[in-house]
Amino acid sequence: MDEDFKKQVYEVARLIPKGRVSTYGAIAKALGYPNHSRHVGKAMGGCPKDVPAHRVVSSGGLLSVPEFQSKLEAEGITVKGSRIKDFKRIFWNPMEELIDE
DNA sequence: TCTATGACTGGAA
DNA sequence: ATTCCAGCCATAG
Repeated sequence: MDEDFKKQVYEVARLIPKGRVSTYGAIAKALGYPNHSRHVGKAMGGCPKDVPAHRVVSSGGLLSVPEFQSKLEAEGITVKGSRIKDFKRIFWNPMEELIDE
């Protein structure tokens, strides 16, 4: 994984609005690596503190790190057993911010 | 609705 | 070369 890739992951993650969430797959796809969702997670593992890793979950609103549940709830997101309630409504699509041509 | 299972991906160790 | 990984999807039961 290139440093640029990580950097871009952090950049996108920081863009996630409070009270919204995104997914590893969506971010990976937005960066041009549709199948590198794992690398996003890997990058998040060593992300700086200013990156809200808790707003990045696995597909379908599943928390990869259950510890983040409390953080999400603190932002107004309802979580039921590692599952985000109304995930489809609060899902934030990074493609909307990274409109590439 | 849920849990397996398998194929896929590409970088790091 | 092999294994591991904070994933994703399709399919089967």
